[in-house]
Amino acid sequence: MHGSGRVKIVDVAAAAGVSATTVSHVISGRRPVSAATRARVEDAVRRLGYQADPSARGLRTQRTDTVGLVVPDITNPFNTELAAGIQAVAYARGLLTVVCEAPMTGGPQLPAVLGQLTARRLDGIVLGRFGARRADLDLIAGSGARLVRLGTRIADGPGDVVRGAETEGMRDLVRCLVGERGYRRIGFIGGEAGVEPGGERYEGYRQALAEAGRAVPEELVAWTGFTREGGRAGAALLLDAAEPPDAVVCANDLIAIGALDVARARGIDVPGRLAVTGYDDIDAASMVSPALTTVVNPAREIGRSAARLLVDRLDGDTGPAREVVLTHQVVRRASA
Amino acid sequence: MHGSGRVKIVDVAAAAGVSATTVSHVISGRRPVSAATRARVEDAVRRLGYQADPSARGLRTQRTDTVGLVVPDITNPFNTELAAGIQAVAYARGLLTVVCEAPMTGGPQLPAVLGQLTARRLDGIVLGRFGARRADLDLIAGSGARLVRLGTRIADGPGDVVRGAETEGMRDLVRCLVGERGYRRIGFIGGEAGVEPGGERYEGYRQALAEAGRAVPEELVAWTGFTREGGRAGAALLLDAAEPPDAVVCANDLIAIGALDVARARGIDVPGRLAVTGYDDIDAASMVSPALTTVVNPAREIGRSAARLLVDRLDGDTGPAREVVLTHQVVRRASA
DNA sequence: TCACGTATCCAAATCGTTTTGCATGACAGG
DNA sequence: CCTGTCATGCAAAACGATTTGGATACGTGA
Repeated sequence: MHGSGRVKIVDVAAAAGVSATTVSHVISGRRPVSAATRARVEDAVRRLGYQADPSARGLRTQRTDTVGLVVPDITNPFNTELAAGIQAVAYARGLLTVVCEAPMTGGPQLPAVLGQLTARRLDGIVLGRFGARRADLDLIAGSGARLVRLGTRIADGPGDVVRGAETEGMRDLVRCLVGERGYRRIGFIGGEAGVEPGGERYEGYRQALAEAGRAVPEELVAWTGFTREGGRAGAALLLDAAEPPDAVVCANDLIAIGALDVARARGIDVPGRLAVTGYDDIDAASMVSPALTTVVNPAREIGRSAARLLVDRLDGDTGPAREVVLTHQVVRRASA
Repeated sequence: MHGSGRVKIVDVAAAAGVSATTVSHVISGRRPVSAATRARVEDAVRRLGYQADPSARGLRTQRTDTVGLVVPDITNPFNTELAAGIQAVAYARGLLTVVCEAPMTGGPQLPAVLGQLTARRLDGIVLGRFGARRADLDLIAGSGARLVRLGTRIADGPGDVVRGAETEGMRDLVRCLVGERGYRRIGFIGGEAGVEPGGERYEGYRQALAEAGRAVPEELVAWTGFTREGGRAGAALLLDAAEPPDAVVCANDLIAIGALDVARARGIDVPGRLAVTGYDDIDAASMVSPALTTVVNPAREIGRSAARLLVDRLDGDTGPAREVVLTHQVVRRASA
């Protein structure tokens, strides 16, 4: 047991009988070092358990080897999977990942959290699915951090983009309901108004109805929040309508689970009297009963892609902004 | 829009007509500064949007204002809630939180992850529920980081401890099964052998049986893993026993959900022919059907407590090691 | 007037790396 | 033997903040 965190590069240099410069070169490989010296240095590093001080290194190199992920709700399993995907790729590159929550309501808001993060001089930031303002994006870009946005369009601002084929996914799902299943009155429960991917998914819902020559039943559309609680509120609203729906399309799985809560509480049979569908296919989607018909959104893969974009940029890629679109897939289960 | 991240303390000093020293003193408050100068400096900071470089500051102060949480499974909702609790307290103190996953099997193992974290010179580390070796704990303590361990005993090593009353919680739960419900053959599915809180919970199960004058039915005890998949494997094992159980007590909710999967697949009525119970009361516990009878483990509060301990230590508390024990509560739902 | 505190502010040293420009020695070609 | 090229390693200057020991000016009391 040595002094642990206390050994510095000059100690290693002394132990190996060389200068600190040489130790640095051995470690970074930026200049050639003879095999014999290299071996002595590497041995000394191992023996003393040397680990470079990240503050000192960061001060000199102007990099922190740290990337951040900002999401509106850290307990949403979609975001958790996302984080896991990012972390896997980042860790392999020696990057540390910090996940921050910037709740849509209550708690520190997005600009405040971004301020904290830019103050930290992160090398890169993945911005989760928000209704982010242009000023927020410019703040990140201006801080020098590479930016990857999730679930929006490339034209909306600086940085690269990763997104699922949200509109197409929802369209395919609603097509099933309209076509083979023959549901007549199909309602929609979105998340917070104006927050992606609510808009994209609503658009898919609208398109599928339009294809069948139907209009959106405005009185059966509710915008609440991307949570189980939001789903409860939205479902209550829709079911109290003068002419209630026989199917409810939800903007994500949590909302759908909330809708199921309401159906059960009111003794409404699902899918007999009411169909319910979700989006994302989080783990819980297959746990609830009836199991949710939903659309697979490959959260982990989205995270991996985002991290890869970030890593490429950090490795010097200065090409034009890129947009990665991941495929979707409808999963039919018992709820519709 | 200024150069953003680029403005440094001497720029602020110049703008305010003082020295960098004075700016530092205004910001830290470590030495008195006249009201007039303070106002000029604060104004300059605001106008230029100055944010101190964390690397430079860290190099000088030897602190990173960063704390870490290490968990075996980042997608387990218990751990997510934990992270949220820690982050809330840490954020309020200006500390950044990094959450790292060190899978029990596959992926980077605990010592490797801890190596990465100690290399980062974190100010504090919360170690999730692992079967951590003494050497791992000493590594953390030796790195200078404050340590808070979760779900173990204070005597097991350095650092403070936060834990739920695991043994008591499980004992109360199993008492219900034995007593009012009158289940005869009660099995147990644990997580990975030797990993807390599996042992504590098993102990509660054993005690409740002992109180009733019963021995543990060894052939109905399985140790798998704290996941849904682990639950499936364990349940299959128990149900294939010569004399199968009429109740299965699971070491956490994910395991219980896996057990429910098996019961459904085999057409076994729950709770009619088989009772299933969990532990932790994660969100999903009330989503599945039948809803899980389980024990509330206040994950978020555990996180908050852990972070508070850490913050106290960082603020100079050098008292003896502390142990915080949080209460439990049995929740009766449909599955038993 | 002198000695001495007090209130303000500043200059310079320091934290532990990385990086750049040189110095040295060896070696090859003429 | 002389001269240019490599290969190798070192010294010193950053990086941007914090902290310590003074310096300066102004009262205050004797």
